[in-house]
Amino acid sequence: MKPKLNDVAQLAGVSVTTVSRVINDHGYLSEKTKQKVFAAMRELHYQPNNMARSLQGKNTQLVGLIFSDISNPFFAELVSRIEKLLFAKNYKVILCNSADDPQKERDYLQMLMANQVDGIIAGAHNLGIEEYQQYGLPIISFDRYLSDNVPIVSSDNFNGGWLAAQTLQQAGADKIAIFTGKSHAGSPTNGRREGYEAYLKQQGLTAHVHELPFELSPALKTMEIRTILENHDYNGIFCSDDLTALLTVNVAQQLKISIPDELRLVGYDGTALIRNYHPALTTIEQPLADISTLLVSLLLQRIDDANCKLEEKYILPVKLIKGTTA
Amino acid sequence: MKPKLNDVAQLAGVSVTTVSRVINDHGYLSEKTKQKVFAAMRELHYQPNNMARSLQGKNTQLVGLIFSDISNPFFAELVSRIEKLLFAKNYKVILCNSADDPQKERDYLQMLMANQVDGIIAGAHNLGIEEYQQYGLPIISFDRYLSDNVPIVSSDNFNGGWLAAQTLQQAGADKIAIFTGKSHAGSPTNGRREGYEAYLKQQGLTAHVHELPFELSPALKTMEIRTILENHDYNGIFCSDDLTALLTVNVAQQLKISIPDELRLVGYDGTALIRNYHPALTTIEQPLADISTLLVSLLLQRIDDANCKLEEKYILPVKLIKGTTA
DNA sequence: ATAAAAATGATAAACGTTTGACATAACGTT
DNA sequence: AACGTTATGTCAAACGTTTATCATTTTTAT
Repeated sequence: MKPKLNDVAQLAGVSVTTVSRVINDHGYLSEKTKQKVFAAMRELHYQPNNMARSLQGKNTQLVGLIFSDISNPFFAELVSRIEKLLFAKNYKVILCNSADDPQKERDYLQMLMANQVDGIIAGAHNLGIEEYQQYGLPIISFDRYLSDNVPIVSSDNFNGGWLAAQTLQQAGADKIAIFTGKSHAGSPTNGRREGYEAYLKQQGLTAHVHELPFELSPALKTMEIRTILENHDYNGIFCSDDLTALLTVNVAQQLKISIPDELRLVGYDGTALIRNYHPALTTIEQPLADISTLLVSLLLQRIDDANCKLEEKYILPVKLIKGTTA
Repeated sequence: MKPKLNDVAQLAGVSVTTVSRVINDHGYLSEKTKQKVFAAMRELHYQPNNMARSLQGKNTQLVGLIFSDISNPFFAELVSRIEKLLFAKNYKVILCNSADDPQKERDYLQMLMANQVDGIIAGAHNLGIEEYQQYGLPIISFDRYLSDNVPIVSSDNFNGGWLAAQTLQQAGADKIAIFTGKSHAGSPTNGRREGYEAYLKQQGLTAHVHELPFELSPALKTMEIRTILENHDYNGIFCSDDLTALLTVNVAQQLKISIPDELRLVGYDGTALIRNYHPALTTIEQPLADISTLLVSLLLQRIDDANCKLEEKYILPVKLIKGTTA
């Protein structure tokens, strides 16, 4: 059997009370007994049972992370960063891939509640999950409205879209399209699209919006893109995520459309993966380091003080990463 | 306050015992009371406290996942798959990015113990963590020796290396190098290298091994690769992971070395990301679906029956994905 | 030597649930 | 009407810890 508090006490020749005091640094303690107890704990490889502790009212030090799918490099990097930050603060992370399925998301929420997590960071894509507020739990959201009183951290999507369009134009494009996800209210890509549209309007250019459903497989997306490129003579395209930009590069290559001479391209996200392995791609970088730091810091504030006042929205600036595609 | 068993009992007009019986499907129960209780649970949004349950001896239904870093697309996809499979079996996942730091890995192990996880799947890169066996916990390892009695699931690295070399030769290369990670005992890339060396030997060709330390940043790796390509006239290169292959493609482009005419290239891993967004890259695909399924299934077997007999090693076949780089 | 402060212990209640022992009530069957 | 079966209830112990209370001993300062 696993060693218990009692076993440690016996080995150290002290009472359970004392051992508990040592662990929780509570009350008077001499250096000598502390050492004895620590020694015993080491010898037995004792690990306090977190279940029992949290039953006593202690925090579980667990945080739930709900994202659509970490096999998407953007979320992978975000989750990786969040996990590292939280671990440094002695929190552990329960990972949830909601797969953009509202029911799964609901199930995850329930599960996280049952596991007494101290808080949640959510960045999934499903909208209208009313459940979020009804558990009085600290929640911070990434890039998407969940419910009132859930602060949103996001990058400046509007300005990102604007910047992308501007970059394309300044690179010589004047027939500029956007490839974006399905637009439902609250979706983060909406802001990007609005920024793009606003810039084009200001410049007296027409917007050409192509919606490529988010859940489409890359193969199908490729086909769509191919059709679009064959039937229009765009000389600039803003892809509202970098992966779609990569597909577009591939299609252009197949169609022998030269980039950036005939077609300029700007992506969005600018993960480390893209910057490192596709330095050629011009893209709008979301400040992932700042985003994750802010998400974690806000969450910890809320955990610390359940009704501390936080802003409704935190919008972080984006940055143009100049490659050679625009 | 959160609703408790007692609140549900009151609302349903039954005893706590009955509610508990309903939840655990234990003993005699009429359909009528079941419905009453379920209704009350729904109305109160009741969630049984998993901490209290597991104190009672129930499983926590928690599994720890220790991987070096999920911002690497290979691990991202693996973890994503594992999480999905486990969620379907009613298990939750605690994510650990060990960052290839033995101390962090040790800390994670302790933490997982303290949280009473039912089992662990580990795929980190650090060797010599003796701690793994001393906790009598179900563990399955991916692609790396941890300790006796910890089953290893891996893809057929040797054959993968062999296949890569063979592919390069059949594509017309006769001066074939390998870019691989630092070789320490137990590292999975060793097998790939051995397969490569064995094939070259069989064909009477010389091996050219370049070790690019795993932890090198992409920028530094790029420099190294550049130096290598400038100073040797290889016409075939086997990169023991796809990301390095991408870097090599980039460098070759810069140096105006044409692929595959002057230089043939084979990568390793073949994640969905690579197959979807870099279909041109010839690579050796690890069967991620099978790997994750097997990892999960073995772990669940061990959780079910702590001393069920499992093989020492499970080696899954790899597959050549033919692109245009070799 | 004395008092105050510091260190430890014994005991027990509490956290929310499960589960067994036992009792009893309702129901259907003969 | 008697019986077995099914359904529910009461009660209490248990899981491993924390923490408060009270008591006792040891140490330190005067």
